[in-house]
Amino acid sequence: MADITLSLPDGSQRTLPDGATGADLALDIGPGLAKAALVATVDGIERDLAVPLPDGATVSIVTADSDAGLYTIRHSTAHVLAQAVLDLWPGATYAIGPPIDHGFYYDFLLPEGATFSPEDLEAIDSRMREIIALDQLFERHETDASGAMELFEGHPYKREIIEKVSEGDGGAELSGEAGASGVLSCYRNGDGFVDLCMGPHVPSTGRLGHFALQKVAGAYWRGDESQPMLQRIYGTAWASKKDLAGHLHRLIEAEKRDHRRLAVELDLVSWPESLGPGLAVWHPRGALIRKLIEDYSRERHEAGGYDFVFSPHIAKSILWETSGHLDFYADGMYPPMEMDGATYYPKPMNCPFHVTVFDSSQRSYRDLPLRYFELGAVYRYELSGAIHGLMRSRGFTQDDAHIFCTREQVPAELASLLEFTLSVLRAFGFDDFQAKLSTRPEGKAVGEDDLWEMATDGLRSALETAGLSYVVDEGGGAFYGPKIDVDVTDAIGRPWQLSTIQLDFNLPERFGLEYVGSDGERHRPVMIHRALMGSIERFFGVLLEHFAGAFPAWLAPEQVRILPVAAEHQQYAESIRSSLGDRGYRSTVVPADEPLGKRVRAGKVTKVPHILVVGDDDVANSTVGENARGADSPERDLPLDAFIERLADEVATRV
RNA sequence: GCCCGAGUAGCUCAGUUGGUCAGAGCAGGCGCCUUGUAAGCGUCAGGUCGUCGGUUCGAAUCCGACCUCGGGCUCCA
Repeated sequence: MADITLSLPDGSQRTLPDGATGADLALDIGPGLAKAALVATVDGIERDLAVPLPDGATVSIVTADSDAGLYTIRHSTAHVLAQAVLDLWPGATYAIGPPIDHGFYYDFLLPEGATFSPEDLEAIDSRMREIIALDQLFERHETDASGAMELFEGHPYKREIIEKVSEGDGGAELSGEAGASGVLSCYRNGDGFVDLCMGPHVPSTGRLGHFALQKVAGAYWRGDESQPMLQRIYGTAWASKKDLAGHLHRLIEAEKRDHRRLAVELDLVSWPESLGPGLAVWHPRGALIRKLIEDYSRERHEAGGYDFVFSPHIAKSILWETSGHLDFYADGMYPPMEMDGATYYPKPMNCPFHVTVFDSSQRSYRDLPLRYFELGAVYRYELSGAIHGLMRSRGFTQDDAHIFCTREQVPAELASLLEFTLSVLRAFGFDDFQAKLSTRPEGKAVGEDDLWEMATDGLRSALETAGLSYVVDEGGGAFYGPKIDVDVTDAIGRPWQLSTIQLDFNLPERFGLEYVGSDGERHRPVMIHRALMGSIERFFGVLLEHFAGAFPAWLAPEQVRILPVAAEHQQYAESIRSSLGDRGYRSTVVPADEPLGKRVRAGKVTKVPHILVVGDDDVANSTVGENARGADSPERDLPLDAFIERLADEVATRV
C-alpha cells in the first residue's frame, strides 16, 4: 500500500499510510493532540477527523483552542439538543440549529402547537447529558436530493432546505445546513437521529458537555414575519468547565451593569407606568449628567464650525410627502393629527427641517459647507416588543447635524467629520472603535455613478486616514447614499453602534436644493447626515453600562461628598463645600447624624468619586481625609489645596 | 406586532398542596447615640398582592382578558 505525504502548518511533512485520517495524523503527531483534536482543516476546508486525507494535502488539526474548534463544539451541541428534543417530543420537527457567538440555538415546531416552558429545559438538558455519556459517533453520510427528501419525510423545514440547496439557492441563512453543488450530507448519531448538515462535527458526543441551555424564545421560520413562529432554544457551549463558568460569570456581571437597574438604583431615571411604554422621566441626578453630556456636545459643535438650529416637533404632511418619509417610512411614524383642516405628523427625523433652513435663502458656493446642528427630539413608532429602556424608545433626542456642501468639498468634509466624531467619543472614555462602510445597493439607487464612487472613496479614505479598522458591507448602503457606522467597544468588550455618517443624494433632489457656483450656474449640493452619539438617551444608557454607574468626575452629578466626623466639624465641612462651589465643583455635606461608617458606605454605594472625611486634625491643619472611589484605603492629612488641584486635574482631563 | 416568562411596600425579595400569609431587610419619619473611613440602637408609618372579570364557603395562590415589564423574533427607510 502506498503512503501519503502531508504538510503541516509549520511547514514540516509527515508520511502516513494511504487511507489515513485526520485522527490518525493527530495521533501520529502526539497523543495529547489526538485527545484534543476536534476536526481537521484539509487544504483550507474543515473536515471530520474520520475522513481519509488526500496525498499532498496541507492539514492542520483543529482543537478547542481555536474559534473553529469552538464553533464545531457549539454546532455539535446543537445537534445533541435536537436529538434530545426529538426524543422527548414525538411528532416534533426541527428546522435549523447553527452555532452563534458564545453558543448555539435550534428551532423546532412541536406537535399540536405545543411550546417549551423553562422547566422543559431541565428535562432536555438531562437527556442531552445522557446522549453525551453514551459517546455516540457523529457519522457523515452523503446523498442526493431525492435520497435526502426520503430521509426527511415528515420534516417539512428540512425538505424546504433540501429544495433550496438543490436549486443552488441555499442563501446565507441556511448555510451550514447542507452542502452546495447537489451533494447533500447528513449526520447520524445514536440509533436513529439524523440531521441534514454540512458539518463537520466533533468525532463523538463524548467530546461535548460544557454547555448550558439558557432560554426559550419564539423565532419566525427563516426570520420572516409571515412564516410560522417556531420554538427556539438558546444555549451556550464551551471547551471546558472553566470557560463555561467564566462565560456565565460574565453574563451576571453584565446584568449588574444593566442601565435600567442602575438608573433606578442611582436615582437617575425612572419609567412610571403612567407614562406609557418606552417613556422615561429624568430625575435631578440623571438630568444633570445628561445636561453635562449635552453641554459638551454643544461646546464641541460650536468649536467645530456648526451653526445651531431648532425645529418644531410636528409639521404638515406636505413636508413629509416632499421628503419621501410618508412613502418609505410611514409605518415608523406616529399617526397624524388633524388641525385647522391640515394634517400634521410628529417628526421621525430632523433632516427635512434642516433642508428648509438651507432653502430659506439663495446660497452661494462661498457659503458652503453649511453645517446645521440640533439636539432634535424625534418620535418613532417602535414595535412594542422592541422597546428596551433608554436604548430603544419611542421618543429620543438625536445629536443630529446636516452638512450641505459641494461635490468637491465632500472628501475633505468627510475626513474632518470622522476625525471630529472620534475625538468626541474619546472624550467619553471610548478608545476602541470598529467601523463599517456600506456601499451602493444593487438596483434602485439614486444619484449618478460617479457621485457614488466619489463619496464612497471619500468615506474609505477618511477611514484610512483616521487609521480606523473597518469592514465593508457591500451593497449595504441605503438607496440614497453610502455611509459609515462606527461601533465603540465598552469596558466589558461589548460593541455599541453609536455614530453614523451618511451621504444623501436624494433629499437635495426632492427639495430641489441649489447653490450658485463660481461659474454662476446653479448646482445641487450634497447632503451629509451625521449623528455622533446617535440618541442622547441611548448614549447615556451606554455610558451608564460602560462605567457601571461610576461616572468620571467631570460627569458625576455629585463630585465630592464631605463628611464631618462630628457636629463640631460641620462648619469646616461647609467651608470646603463653599470653596469647591466657587470653583464650579459639585459637592454636598452629610452632617454627623449617622455614624461615619454608615455615611461612607452610602457615598460608596452612590458611586461618588471623592468622599472627604474631616475631623479635628483637618480643621487644625486645613487638610482632608480622602476616600476615593475605587481606592483600597483612605488617605489622611491631605492638604485641601492639594485635593482641589487633584480634582481640577481630573475634571479637566475627563478621566 | 408575534412566541415564552414575570408582576407582593420607594428598592431587593419571602409567602409550602387556595384556609390569621399580607411578611423581612434596606430606604423614609421620630427618638436615643456624637461618631476618623463600606450598614449603631429603638420605634413608627407603607401594599385593594398590576387591573378587571370568573371558579370557590374561602384566592396573593386556580382560570380568562387586558396593562406593564423581561428574554427572543421581526423591525431600526
